[in-house]
Amino acid sequence: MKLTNKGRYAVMAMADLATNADKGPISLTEISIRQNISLAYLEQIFLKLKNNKLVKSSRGANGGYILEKPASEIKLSNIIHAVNEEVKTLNCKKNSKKGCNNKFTKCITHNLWDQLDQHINSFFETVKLQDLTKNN
Amino acid sequence: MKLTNKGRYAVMAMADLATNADKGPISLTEISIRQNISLAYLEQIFLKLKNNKLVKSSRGANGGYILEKPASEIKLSNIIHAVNEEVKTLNCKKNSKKGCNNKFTKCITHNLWDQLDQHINSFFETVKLQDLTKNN
DNA sequence: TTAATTCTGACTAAAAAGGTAGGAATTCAA
DNA sequence: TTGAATTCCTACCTTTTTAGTCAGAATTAA
Repeated sequence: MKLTNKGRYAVMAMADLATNADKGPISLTEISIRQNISLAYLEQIFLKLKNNKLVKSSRGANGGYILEKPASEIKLSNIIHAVNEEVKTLNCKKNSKKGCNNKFTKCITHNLWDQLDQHINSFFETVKLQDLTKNN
Repeated sequence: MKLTNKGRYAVMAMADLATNADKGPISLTEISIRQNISLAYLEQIFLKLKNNKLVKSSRGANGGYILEKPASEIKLSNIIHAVNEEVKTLNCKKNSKKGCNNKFTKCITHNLWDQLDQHINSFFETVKLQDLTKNN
């Protein structure tokens, strides 16, 4: 699980959309100002959010984005995964030379990181976008 | 919380020490071979582990490292913190221009990342080094 | 037609990750 | 007392990732 600004921005922007869901399409310019995130960067992020069917866009003047689904049906894990393709804590599988993924010497801590991944994911699986729009 | 190879290596090396605790000081050369981690990199890691009073060293031939405390008293969080000075998911406090830490517009997701930090930390607080030396 | 907007791809700068290199200091053992 | 094994320490290096910027095309409402 990668936890970077990009993921954070994505969640912030989605929370902004959810908060303003009643106002029709929200432009990235608005979000950029409200959340203090560069417009060009937001565009990149929303490309991915759109590809992952989390938002719908309308182009042209007065265009913008709206949530594709109700905020109650969007899990934070959906958002994080959308912008950070990679979701593993650990690259045991990738670096075969590192001696972790061979059958004989599975690294001592392999199970540990598996558990950690689950632990973190369970957090993002539990929290819904809607949960962010209430009491804050 | 940063979760990188360095932290993983540190945990692996400490688990190795714990497993071989009865054999007197363990040299980094041994650990390097067993865990397949570069010696020079281990040296850097152990410098920090030592500064954080997690291991004791003895220099010279037949020297090496031993755990400073019983494995049952070393939490994984101790190890991770030792090698990754920085432990925050989030840099709300650092980037003051990013508009998160001012009193008025605390960013929507601020509480969320605080909770996440706690969630992850609780994992590392719970697991002890000793837990890694059993069933794996 | 024009301004506002999304869409897209290429580029870049800075930071972090993941190391290497070289040598000094210490200590054991032959 | 010398040499090998080891920790200690600092500086450097390379690659990858992050966090953007830039330029411009496509679309659409007014």
